[in-house]
Amino acid sequence: MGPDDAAEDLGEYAELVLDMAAKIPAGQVSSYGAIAAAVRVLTGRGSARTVGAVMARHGDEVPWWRVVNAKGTLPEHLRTRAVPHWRSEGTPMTRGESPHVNMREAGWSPQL
DNA sequence: ATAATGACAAGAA
DNA sequence: CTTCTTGCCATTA
Repeated sequence: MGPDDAAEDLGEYAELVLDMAAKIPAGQVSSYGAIAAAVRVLTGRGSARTVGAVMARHGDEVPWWRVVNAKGTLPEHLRTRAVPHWRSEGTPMTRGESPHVNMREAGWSPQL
C-alpha cells in the first residue's frame, strides 16, 4: 500500500457524500444540489455535478434511489430501477409514463 | 496547459 | 410540458 491510497481510495469528499446519502430516511429523497451545498459548507469544494460523479462511481454502496435531481427524477435507465423502490417505500410520486418524486412532499435536507 | 465528459441546475422561450 | 443555453466543477484524456 502506498502512503496515500488508504486515505485516497475514496477521499474525504466522496466519504461525506456517501454518508449523507446513507442518512436519507426511507420514503424520502434528497437532491444532488442539496447534498452538494451541504458538503460545500464542510469542504468548500464540489457541486451538484461532482456529487453526481461520486454517485456514478460509488452509488451502489448506498440507497442511491434516494438521491435524485432537482426535478425529482433520474436518467431513464436508473429511473426504471428506482420506481419499485419508491413504491415499496411509499415515496410520494406522480403516476404516468415518466414517474417522478414529489420533491415538496418527499424532499429531505441533509443534516450537517 | 487545453478539451471533452458527466446519475446536475436554473432560466428563457 | 419540451428544448436550448449557461454556469458549474472534478475527472480523465
